[in-house]
Amino acid sequence: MLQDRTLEVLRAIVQDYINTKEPVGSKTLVDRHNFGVSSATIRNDMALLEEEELIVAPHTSSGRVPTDKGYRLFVDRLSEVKPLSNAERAAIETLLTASSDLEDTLAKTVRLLSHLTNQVAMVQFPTLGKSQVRNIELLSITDSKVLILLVADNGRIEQHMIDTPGGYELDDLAEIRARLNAALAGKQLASVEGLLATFVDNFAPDRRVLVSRVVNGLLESVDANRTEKLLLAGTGNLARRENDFSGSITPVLDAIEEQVVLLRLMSEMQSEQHGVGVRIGRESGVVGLNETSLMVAGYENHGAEVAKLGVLGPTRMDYSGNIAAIRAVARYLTKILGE
Amino acid sequence: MLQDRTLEVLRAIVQDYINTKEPVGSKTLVDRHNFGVSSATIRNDMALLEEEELIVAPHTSSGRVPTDKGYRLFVDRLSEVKPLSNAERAAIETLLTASSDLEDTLAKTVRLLSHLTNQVAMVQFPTLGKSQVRNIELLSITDSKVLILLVADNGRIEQHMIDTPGGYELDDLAEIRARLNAALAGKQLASVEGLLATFVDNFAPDRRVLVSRVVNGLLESVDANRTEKLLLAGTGNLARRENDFSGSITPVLDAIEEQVVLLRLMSEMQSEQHGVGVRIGRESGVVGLNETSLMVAGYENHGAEVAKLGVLGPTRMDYSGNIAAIRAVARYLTKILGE
DNA sequence: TATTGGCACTCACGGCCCCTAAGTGCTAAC
DNA sequence: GTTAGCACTTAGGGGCCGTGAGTGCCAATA
Repeated sequence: MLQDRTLEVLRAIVQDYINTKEPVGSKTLVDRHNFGVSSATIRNDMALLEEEELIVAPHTSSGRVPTDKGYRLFVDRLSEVKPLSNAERAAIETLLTASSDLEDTLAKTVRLLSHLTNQVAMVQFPTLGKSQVRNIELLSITDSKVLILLVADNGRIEQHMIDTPGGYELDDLAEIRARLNAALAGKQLASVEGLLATFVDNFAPDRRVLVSRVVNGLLESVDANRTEKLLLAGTGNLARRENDFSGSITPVLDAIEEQVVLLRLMSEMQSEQHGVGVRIGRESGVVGLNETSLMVAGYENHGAEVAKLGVLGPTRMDYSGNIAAIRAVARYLTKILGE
Repeated sequence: MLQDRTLEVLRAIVQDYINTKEPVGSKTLVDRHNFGVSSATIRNDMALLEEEELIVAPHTSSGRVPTDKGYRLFVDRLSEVKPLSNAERAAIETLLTASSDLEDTLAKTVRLLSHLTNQVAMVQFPTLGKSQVRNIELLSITDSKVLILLVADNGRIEQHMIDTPGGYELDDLAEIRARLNAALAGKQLASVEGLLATFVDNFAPDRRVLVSRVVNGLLESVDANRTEKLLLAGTGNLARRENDFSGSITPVLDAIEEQVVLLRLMSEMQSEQHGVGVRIGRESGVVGLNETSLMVAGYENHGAEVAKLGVLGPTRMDYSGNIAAIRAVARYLTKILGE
């Protein structure tokens, strides 16, 4: 097991590297921090850290740089995070105001988070989770088009248009709607598929084409609510920090556009340090994100965790500050959603 | 006025520069194209072009590069555009299939366009234009929340949640809904604001708080339909062509995120060459887009032009090929929307 | 008058050399 | 376990130079 001082050395290396972007050597290290020992001793410690693959030297005889594993240990040992400055606190309270429109609120949130962290910020729309069907509407749009509206109690409203080639009667629609609501109102979204399995059998055979189309459209809406949506902001920050990437940022931008991958990652991540989940470099398992770190926290809507928000940036990032910002924003969002 | 050959020289410079990314000189020019004259003559022509600010030399004694003005003249003189390859045609027909869901269709379109052009692709959601109110729904969500649904005949459905602090009666809602539909169904979206000016007066004083909230929510929906939405794809392509920018691509990414600016630009642009509007470099007047060109074409929904789609990329781009791609995609989108 | 060959001139760029600064590992002494 | 000292490594910067692509100008030509 590594000694205390050795771990302190790692911490110092990570901090200095984050600040200066220069590989950090034994001499500068003793200059900047006051360990009570000489640079030779630090060199020995660094040799140990290198053996453990926590740091590497980019080329023989220059300073060391943390590896993914090094960042990981650093983050796991973070005992306290930088508190936010008053200005940051104020920014959160001013910019993040309640709005009855969910999308507005989330859009504001993601922009705020990207400004606070100078990274790409992301916020997931509330997932279905344990949320329930509030009600279902069927609206007649044209002779052959019906709009299905699924209102969930997590604030999301899913709309889905279907075609009804054979036309339909308004009465039919009203009846289907009534029966759907009777069957589903108050039920969990996750259970909708099961509840509708035999729904179509309740109707006369000549209605079943229409009914099954409605049911399918509704299931797609539920599904859209399951495969979540993502709001992004601050992609320009990625280019601003381009030098932190060995190659081009193209693969990162591509990965971001492939929202499905990001969403899966975010969903998988568990909260670790201070309520924030962290994936460092290759830990994500996504090739395009090999040189980025992802940090997310959950936020709640009326008491139940519904989705996540977080930031994405180069592995060389201010973990401590970003954890603080993410946590604060997640809490504040939870608070105003609860109002 | 410039001679014919001089203009041919400009065209050749633009083409070679687009292909090679190298400033092009008089010698290489006569090698690659066969003008029947010597390099000295071409040099004289180039001096003229430089005088007209159509080309510049990045440094004394290297080849020339087109200016914005040079690209502009090149584009204006494009008599025919590269026809699409069969593979490209096939790609359009295969990837762009009809779906009754507008957003799906547009999402597919924008991805397709970005692949065809290797640039950032953009597609505007249908604007209100001359489109009309199909109907309006008011849905009771909770005791104090009402969802307003504005269905327009351009296929867009706008949803907007409002708070009704004092609560409301379902009967009130039904009445307001009925009167709204009576007043607005079939009317143009643009006229809604005027038509609702005195709407609230028809109600008893104790209902007016509720009614005016609904009216305001509805106006916001109309407005959301006016300030359009934009779908983007292929931002990674920007990083891939990063060398075409003098500095970082950060300002470009920032400008893209500021969708309002892009939307305004797109709306202002008129079709010029071959039905496609072009803004080159500083012509856009947006600082972040100084080194990019923007090309858009309109597409139609059931016969009326409703919105635009296009691409954004470095000024050094394949104008001819991109014009062809944009035009083809716009036409095809018009076609499948008409079905 | 437009075109051309010739010529002197200009620079960006790449290669080469060399030096310096920062860093390393090792060893022997404390 | 820590330290001082030492020999060794190397990225990066500066200076120097040759080359090649390109230019503008001018006098001769058709």
